[in-house]
Amino acid sequence: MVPRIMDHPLIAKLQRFGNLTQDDVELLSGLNEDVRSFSARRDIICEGEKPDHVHLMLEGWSCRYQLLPDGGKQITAFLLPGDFCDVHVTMFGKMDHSIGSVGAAKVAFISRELMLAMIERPGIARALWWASLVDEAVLRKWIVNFGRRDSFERVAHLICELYARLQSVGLATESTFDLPSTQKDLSDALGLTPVHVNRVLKRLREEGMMTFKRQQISILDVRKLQAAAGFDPSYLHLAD
Amino acid sequence: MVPRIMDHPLIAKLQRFGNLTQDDVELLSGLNEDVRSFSARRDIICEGEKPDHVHLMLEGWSCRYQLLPDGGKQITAFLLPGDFCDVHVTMFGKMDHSIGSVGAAKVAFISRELMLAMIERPGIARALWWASLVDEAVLRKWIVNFGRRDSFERVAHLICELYARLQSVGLATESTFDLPSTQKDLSDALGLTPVHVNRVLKRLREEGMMTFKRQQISILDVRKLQAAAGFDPSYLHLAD
DNA sequence: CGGAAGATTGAGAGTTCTCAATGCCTGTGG
DNA sequence: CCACAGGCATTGAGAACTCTCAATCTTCCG
Repeated sequence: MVPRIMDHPLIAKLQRFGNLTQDDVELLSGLNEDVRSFSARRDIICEGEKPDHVHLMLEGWSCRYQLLPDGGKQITAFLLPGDFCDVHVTMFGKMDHSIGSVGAAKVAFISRELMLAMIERPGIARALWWASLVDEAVLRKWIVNFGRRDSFERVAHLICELYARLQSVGLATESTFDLPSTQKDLSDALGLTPVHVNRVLKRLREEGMMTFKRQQISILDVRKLQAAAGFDPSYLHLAD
Repeated sequence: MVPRIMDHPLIAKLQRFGNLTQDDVELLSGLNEDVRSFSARRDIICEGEKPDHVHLMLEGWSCRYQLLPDGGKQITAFLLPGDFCDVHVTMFGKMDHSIGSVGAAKVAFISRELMLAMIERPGIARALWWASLVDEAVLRKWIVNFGRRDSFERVAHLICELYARLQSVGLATESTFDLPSTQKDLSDALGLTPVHVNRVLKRLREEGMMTFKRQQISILDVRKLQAAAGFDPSYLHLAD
């Protein structure tokens, strides 16, 4: 039951950013050669490791994170299906942060050889570069959120961002999406405490912007939520 | 009085990251064709602009920043001599943030044609990729600072980072460096108020880690400062 | 010498954190 | 099918950190 190659989340994404040739698509069919499953909350790769492959998210979420000596944890990115986890090891050789699954996840392990072959193709290289620039834009936006928005706006902005990104890969309906992360995970991404995240979520609920039960978020009023967050999706460069 | 081409801050940097051929260096000699000077606190390029060139810092500092509707400002990066300001416009076409000079600065305007020619050279492309990955690592570290370090650690970490980066381009002595930014600039980069930055700087002084007068910082006890900041320079990938 | 911008200090307010208790859901074993 | 344990979510109260507002001081520069 191998899904059609064009349904592959990476290929769908690359198609949007660069024009792939038939040859490119053929090369990319090697992507599924080594797919591994992770249960929730497992390390996919740790700081300091020197892998000879890179990781590509196929299903589920993972997060990029760094641990602090005092036991603190800061998540610096959520990685969704179609996202590469660590293209930079191709260059640096060594991980300077860790990556772990959030909920259950399927990850493609891509050999260094295939990676280098991909970079050789102008269409693929261009799309990968695009994706890496988007990652950078997202990091900048996170910094703006941390520096200049209060906890309420910050939580709302993260919800908006995840919603937009999930929609772009077909993983959100008109008004709902699955959120495999706990409130602790959210707090580690937002630089808040789990207690405070909980209070903010309550307020978002009370103000009629969204609800959630189990691991499903329902957006009740997108406009209001986006306005509260100061969210403008253009930084994600989804529609260019 | 054109300085020798090998003293060019970008070329020095690229030499460290990739091996440049003689042809590469020749191509890069076109870098100084259009150099412009900015006085302090000028916009070099604004959000929404679609320039047909990219900017490279030659002297002085600039900063990447975003403005918020409420008048807030968040600096997301300090750009030092040898740093590119906006390679991403080559891909995105449009600026999704602004860049302004901090103190007086000299900036090279590089045509799209030269930029594309540079990217064609494997050695240069590799070095540019390296630099962009370092930029990303710095952004991640900033997020960790915002999310999980208090104001004291955060200020100390920024000082450590700037000190290390300035040393790597020969702009810091054994224990001092010039800081063209005001405390307001620092506060916009740190997500704090100028008042609070001032208090933290006072404490850093009182604890014997550093002093400053005019626009010069003196590091009195690097070890102590780095320990207070939780600073580990490896993320800057300066020595690989 | 005067004016403007930046730096410094004080006092009180607001946001977020810490600590601690309670409630809820889920999976497991009897 | 029920009881129970463990993890997560929720709530409360007080503490800590950072902000706001406002005044004063210093430096720079015409």
